[in-house]
This record gives sequence, structure tokens and C-alpha cells, in this order.
Amino acid sequence: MTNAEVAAVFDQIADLLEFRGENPFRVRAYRNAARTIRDLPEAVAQIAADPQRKLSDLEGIGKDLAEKIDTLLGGGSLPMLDDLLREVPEGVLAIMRIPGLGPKRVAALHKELHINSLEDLRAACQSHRVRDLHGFGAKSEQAILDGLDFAARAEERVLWAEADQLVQELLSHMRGCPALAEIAPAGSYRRGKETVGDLDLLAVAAGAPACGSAAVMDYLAAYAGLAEVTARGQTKLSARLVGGLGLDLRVVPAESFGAALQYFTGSKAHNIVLRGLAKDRGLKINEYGVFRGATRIAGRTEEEVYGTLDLPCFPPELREARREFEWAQAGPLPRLVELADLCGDLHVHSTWTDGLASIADMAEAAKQRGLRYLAITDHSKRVSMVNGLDASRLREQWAEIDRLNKRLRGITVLKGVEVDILERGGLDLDDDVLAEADWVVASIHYGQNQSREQITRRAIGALQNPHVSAMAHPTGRMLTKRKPYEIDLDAVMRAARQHGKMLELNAHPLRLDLDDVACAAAKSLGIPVVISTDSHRPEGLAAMRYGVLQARRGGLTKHDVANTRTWPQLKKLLGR
DNA sequence: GCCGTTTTCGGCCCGACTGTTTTCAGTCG
Repeated sequence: MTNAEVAAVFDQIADLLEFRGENPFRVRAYRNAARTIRDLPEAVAQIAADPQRKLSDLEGIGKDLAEKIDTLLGGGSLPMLDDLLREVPEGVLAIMRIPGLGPKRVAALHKELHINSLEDLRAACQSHRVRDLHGFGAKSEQAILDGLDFAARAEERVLWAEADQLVQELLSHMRGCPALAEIAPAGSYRRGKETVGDLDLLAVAAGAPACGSAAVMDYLAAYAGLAEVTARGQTKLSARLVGGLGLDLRVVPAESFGAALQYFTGSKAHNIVLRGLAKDRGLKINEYGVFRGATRIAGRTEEEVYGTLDLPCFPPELREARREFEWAQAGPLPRLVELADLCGDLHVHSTWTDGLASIADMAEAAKQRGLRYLAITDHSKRVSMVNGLDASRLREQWAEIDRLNKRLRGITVLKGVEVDILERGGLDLDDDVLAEADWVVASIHYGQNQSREQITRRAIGALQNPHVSAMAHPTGRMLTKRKPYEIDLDAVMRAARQHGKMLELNAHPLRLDLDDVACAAAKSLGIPVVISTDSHRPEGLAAMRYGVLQARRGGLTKHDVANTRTWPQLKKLLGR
């Protein structure tokens, strides 16, 4: 059983317990455990199998949950989960995902009106049976119907790159507001999560607080990209953008801006830890500041807020309550990799296969971006749809690269290839031609539906080849579109370490695999990560920033990312 | 359900907004 599967069981238990109205802290314990296991840099099964180690040493895992993990790993079922599933009708969990319906109200709907599914709920609202329930009314009924429609149509998150576009447009609109003194995005967008579920904006109004904040909200409400305002109070406005994405705006006093930014950036888990630490010191942190008794002692900036607890101002990408507090305690935080640290791009395509620009144009664009080397890695022949290269065409391409390098200044084009890992195992090109390449990435495009064993064996086989430099997009996922293929990434990483190979973090906004957790795992194993754009046109090179953001979330420093080195240094790292 | 040199019991982050309430519960982030 994989970490994700164990975590999913605990999350499901948390949902079910919540519906039953159990102690909320017990519910949280299951959610924390799910998060811990999902974020683990190695397989939980490996820890369980190691007699030297104990599952209960993991954060948030005690005796009870350790036993449950053992049961799950042993292939057993959890009697507790079976009981819960028997007791809680299938379908009520879906109801709890409708905005405004939590465990209490869903339980009331279930108990009083025998509502067990989204269909039941719609019918009950339409026949006005819901409004007669205690605690419900006509407005609740309508809100539920709206929520049902919305749940059917949306629910999905948007890519960080798309969110970035929306945020930039919103900020540019808001900067025209005369009543605005300051504005900043917060939430998962600011933390750089690969997908974003809603947008959070934080503002300070100029002038008198009360009328200022009303003016700021009015200005946002007039934004053309806004579909509807769903809630509005003195300091907070909630809305939905035309595309369906939710948006929250909070207006705070200037002296609270840092505290509010810290608070609304989250993550929730990070904030819970932070407030716990504050409490230990007799302090209270809320979105208005840090308080000792009734006295505010910090709040203008985030540095100030963290400073009251002798903590560094964590980069937002690290605020997930994983290792950051531990790191801060041990000394200075790692200096995370930055876009400017990157010296080269090691996965791009050209018109030789499915790229849209010549090698020369790609090289020029890379140079403009300040890169010093660029590996052309067109597809191998198995990818026939895009006219993938056989050995002879590949050598022709490399001859062109040799000629090009003679006249290029300031950038070196590397002779590379993206060789396919074949369905039956083995690589799509022979060793003799691979041996002539500067840089070889191996990747899986076909046979993605194979079993975990098959795919993992193929990947490990590729990493055993002496000419392969790195494995590209190691999970094959397409965010919001396609699940990763079944691959034992732990086994792949162990193989990469054993054979001295690198792993790619594909910077394309749809891919971004390795994900942050996998990046952290690679780091802990000492496997160099290569951030590459996989771009098919000059503008695609701009995707590097998305990859850097993901790497930062994984805690990677310049040292952990191979292509922050010069090409000669990188070659040395490869043992060539 | 977890956790702990102030604790093995009694804590576990904190406030805004809504709707249905006559003072607050539920939900959300």
C-alpha cells in the first residue's frame, strides 16, 4: 500500500468521524496523520518493515494509528472503517462538500429528511422541505441549490500558472483604486502550490478605515472578471470569478498587514503550529497582530510577527508544517534555489520533431534568458507521431549542432535526446548512438497503463543504462487532467541513487513532477534534481519559474539542483 | 487520537460572516 493510499484511508475516516459529530480534535488527529504520511519522503511500508524504527516516532502518529497503519500495510481491513462505512450512507460525504453544509447540518438533513445523496438533497430543496428544518430557512435552501449546481460544474482547482494570470489581472485592476494603500496576494497561490483552489487578496485602505475598506470592496465588486459577490461584511468580501474560481478579499489596518498576510498565506497547518508556539509563550496571534494580553506587540510586517517567536520569516513555499520549524530551530533556514541560479535548460524540443522553433532560435531565446547551455532533446523514433529521430537522423541533428556551436557566442548547445523507454523494457536507441550524446533523458510515453511492477521495472532498467543521464517527467501526470502512472517512485529513486542518475523536475505548468514531496525525498537521498522546461517553443522556456517554485516547496537549494552548475561541473557530477 | 521537564489528563488556533436567531450555532479559511 502506498503512502497516498494509507493517507486516503485516514482522510476518509476523518470525513466519516466528522459526519458522526465526533470530537473535532480526534478528527484532526486523523487528518494530521494523513498529511504526515502523504508528505513522507519515503515509503511508510519501508519504515514499518525496519525493526530499528517505529511508526509512532512519526509526527502525529501514536500507538493507535501506528497499529492501524500496520494493519493496512498487512493487507488487512480496519474494523473501525468498516463500521463507519456501514453506518454512514454513501453519498453523505459528497453532500458535505457543498459550501455551507458541514457535518452538523448534513447530519440534520440525513436524520430529519433521510437525505442520503445529492439527488435526494436537490429534490428536498425543490419541494421546500428543507426550509422547515430547525436552523434552515428559505435562503439556506436556495444556497444549497446554487451549491449543487456549482458542485456539478466546477470543484476543480486551476493550475498555478493560470492563477498567476488571474492574480496579475486582479492586482492591476485594484491598483487603480484611489482608496487602496497596499495589496498583496496570499493563500496557496503565494505558497506556490502547483494548483490553486481559490484566490486570497489582502488590502490596506487609505484614509479612514471604515469608509476606506468599503471603497476598496466596491472597487473589487466592479471588476469585470467578477461573476458574483457571495458574501460581504465590514472587512471581508467573498466572490466568484467568471471562470468559477473563488476569491476572498480582506481589508485590514496597516498596522495589521503583516499579521494578516502571515495568517492568510497559511498553510492552515503551519498557522496552527505557529499559534501553538505563541501560546506556549503566553502570546496570542491572530490576523491583527501578536498580542501579549491586550497589547499588540507586532503586526506591521511578517518579519515582525515571526520575530516575536524568534523565528525567521519563512519563505511562503515552506509554510506547510513539514520540516520548517525543525529547520528554524537547528539554525538558519536553507537558502532556497532561485530562478537566477539556473544556468541551463536540459530538456527542450525543436522542429526536428514536435518543436515549433529551430535549434538556432531556441538557443538564441535561451541566451536571452541568461542561460549558458541548452540541451536539445528531441524525441526518439518510437514517438512516430512527431517524426521521432532514429540514429541516423539524430547524428545529422548533432552535426548541425556542431556547426551551430562554432558560430554561437555566450551559449553552448548540447547534443541530447529524449529516448523513449519502450513498453517491453529497454530503450528506443542503441547504446552506440546514446554514447555519443552529451545528455540523455529517458522517458515513458507509451504503455502508461501498465502495472506498477511493469512500469517500475522499465524505469529502473532505463536508469541502469550507462548512457542515460536522467529520467524525465518521472510520473507522467498532467495536473487536473491525467493521473500519474502507477510507478514505485521510491524504488526508482533508490535505483537513481545506486546508478548515479539524476531525476527531472519538469517545469511545464501541467506536469511539475517531481512534486514537492518527491523533491524533498530526492534531496534526502542525495539525488541531483534537474529542472527543465520541456519547451517546444521559445516562449516555453519561461516555464522555468514554475519548476523553481516547485523545487522551493521541496526545500531544494542551489546545491540540490544540478543545472545551477556550469556544464563542465554538471558533467563531472555525472561522472563523465 | 496525539502529546507532554510546568502536565499521563486536559489541553488541542482563532476570528469573520451568514442565517436564523432574539444571543448564537454552524461553517469557513
